[in-house]
Amino acid sequence: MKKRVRIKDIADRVGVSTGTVDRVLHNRGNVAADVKAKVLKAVEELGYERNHLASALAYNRTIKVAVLLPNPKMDPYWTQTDNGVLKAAKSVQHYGLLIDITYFDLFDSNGFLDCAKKILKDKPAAVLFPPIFVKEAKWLIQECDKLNIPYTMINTKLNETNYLCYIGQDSYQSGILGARLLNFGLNQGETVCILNVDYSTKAAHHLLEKERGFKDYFIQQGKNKINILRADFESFNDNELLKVFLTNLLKNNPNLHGIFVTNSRVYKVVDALEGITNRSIKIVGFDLVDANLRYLQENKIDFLINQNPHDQGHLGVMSIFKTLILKETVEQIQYLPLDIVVKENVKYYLKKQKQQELVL
Amino acid sequence: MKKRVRIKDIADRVGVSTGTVDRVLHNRGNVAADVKAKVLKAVEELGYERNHLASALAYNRTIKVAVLLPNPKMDPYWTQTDNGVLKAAKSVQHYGLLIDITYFDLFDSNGFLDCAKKILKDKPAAVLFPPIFVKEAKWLIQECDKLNIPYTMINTKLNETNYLCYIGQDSYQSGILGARLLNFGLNQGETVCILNVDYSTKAAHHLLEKERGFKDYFIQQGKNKINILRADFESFNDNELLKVFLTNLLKNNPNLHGIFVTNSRVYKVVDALEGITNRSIKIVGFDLVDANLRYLQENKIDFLINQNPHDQGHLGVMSIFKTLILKETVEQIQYLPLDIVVKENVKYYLKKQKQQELVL
DNA sequence: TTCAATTCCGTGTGCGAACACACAAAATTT
DNA sequence: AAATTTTGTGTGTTCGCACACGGAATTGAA
Repeated sequence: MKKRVRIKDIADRVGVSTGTVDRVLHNRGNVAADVKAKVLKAVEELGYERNHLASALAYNRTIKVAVLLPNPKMDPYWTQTDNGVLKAAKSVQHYGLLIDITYFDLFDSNGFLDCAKKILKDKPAAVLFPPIFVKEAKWLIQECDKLNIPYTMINTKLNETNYLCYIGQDSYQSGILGARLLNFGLNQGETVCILNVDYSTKAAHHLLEKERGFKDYFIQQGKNKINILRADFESFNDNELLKVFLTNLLKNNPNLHGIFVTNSRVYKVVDALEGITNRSIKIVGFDLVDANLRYLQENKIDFLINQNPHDQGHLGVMSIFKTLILKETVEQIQYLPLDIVVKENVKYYLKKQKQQELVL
Repeated sequence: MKKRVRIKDIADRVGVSTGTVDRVLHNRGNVAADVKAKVLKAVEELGYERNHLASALAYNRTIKVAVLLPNPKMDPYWTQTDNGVLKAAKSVQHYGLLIDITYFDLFDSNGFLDCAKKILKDKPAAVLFPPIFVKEAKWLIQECDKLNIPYTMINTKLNETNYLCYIGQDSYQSGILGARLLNFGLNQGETVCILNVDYSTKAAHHLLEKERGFKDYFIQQGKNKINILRADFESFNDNELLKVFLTNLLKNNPNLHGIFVTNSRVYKVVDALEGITNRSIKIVGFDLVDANLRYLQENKIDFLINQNPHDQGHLGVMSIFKTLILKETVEQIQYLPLDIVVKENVKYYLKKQKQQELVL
């Protein structure tokens, strides 16, 4: 029922012009202190809220935002992030946000650096990127700080930076969750293994965090119930080597009945397990990539933890939108849900990736 | 880089005025067939997309939308839906949508009917409601059809109606999921029970659907592995009676190690189990209401399936927004994710309820 | 032929806010 | 005290679109 309050209403109430109110609202200065106070009081009393539509319309310029992403053609995981960014880009375009995506090579840190340099030349109003290459990311962060460009990071959390916000997972907690899921399906005296299938696990902070969470869970549960094992495997593109590795692992641990793979390469493990044992082994891993989905359907993977890459992209853009356009403050750390995905509910999460739309 | 295409650009290209283009775009008639064709061609060629901001601003009238909800004070579940509706209401208010919420008594079908009559007098442009009382809901639907008012339904799916859209869960699938989760934690030869804690289970379509899904899962798994039991318990406010009921259930089924409660009253079952047995029983239920959350924290409930009431409210409003303002077509059936919630990931879903914001 | 009813189309105004500009009064400088 | 700058305020235009209004062209009936 109550009518919208406009700038004009404030102006009338105080007895000044809309221009003055505008100056107060935008902190443009050149307003007498007492007038400013009166205007602010009226704003409060009338409960004025900026009409973002009219605001964006009148503002009439486009703000450029640079987004740096791994080339989605190289990795299905990043395709989802890309989609999220694109969707968000579309929904904010009328508000004057121009999202400019630059793709870099997921395995080439110099390529990332080149891209970073290039986008900075454009003087974007904000930057969004996943700090996959720590050293290079830190350089970019430093430059942004210098140029006073706000930046949002997704996917990987870097400490000790004053980013606008981080959107992604809580790795430690996802380790706990993995443990929880396996524990539910295992019996006393059985053994689980947390397995990193990646290069240089030691350097990957988030993998170590997952491991820490995983172990902590079992420690809290009482030590003697389930035995924990850890293992790294680096040359994950060599299927035969992985087979040998797993065969030995199984032989040395006859009670091994659960494996937690700390990233999306869990399908490689399932691949390799094929044919080398008929022991029942519960498998938990990450990410809804095609290969994993297939094994989930075949009941060869029990649980997948969804890292919500789509939402990372989407919310990443939205955080910038909220800051720049809506002038709201956003939460600095936004942990996304750790979705537990099984064969029986996977379709909803896949659908979400395609059609979900967020609003204001 | 490419500039936005405006109505004026189309007009210039075709050689008519903006008014004519406007008439074509809005199907207002009074445009010569050949001119109309040329305009449409230009729209296509230039890739015109309506600027919703400017459009909403110029439209300059408010469209009233009626929302019917159970009184959130009576039920924490509906508080979440209410929040979702309120949030959505706020985000679309500038677009000229006025969301008018009317609360009815969750246990009073006549009250619902009265509310329904009242809102119809206001001639809303659209209606949103959960068809909890089937007979009364069908009357409302009929009236809406007569008056040509689009309606969106949430939470409970009614067949054979031409609603704008339904947003809620797939009950059958949630039954399957419940079975899946229990199955993962049980061993061969053990028994599970699906337990309806509600009045008149026979009449509640969605509870029967859950039951069907639950049973179908175990049938598919091979019959002899897990034994399935079913039970109804109606007078759920009598804790003592429930204790007796469960004591008998346990006595008669010494292998019972899993219970699936088909709604949010799972906490009552946990309550009653307290002290009458020390057998390990895995519990799966629905909904993130406080009582359930407490038991989840204490490991007395193993899994909760989240019905996403918040999103039901939010997306319900957004479906109407998209239809009325953006003039997009929405999917008729929108099943929300069946979130699997455990102690270790619950906080993300609770947070989501409070802060999540969707955009366009 | 004349006049009214259509049909077709252009013009003008306003939505709410942002910002450029104009110009007064006050505060400085010369 | 005059000249200049600074400060404070109002006015006008614009963004892209919706819609009211009214003019011109066309048609049909008297």
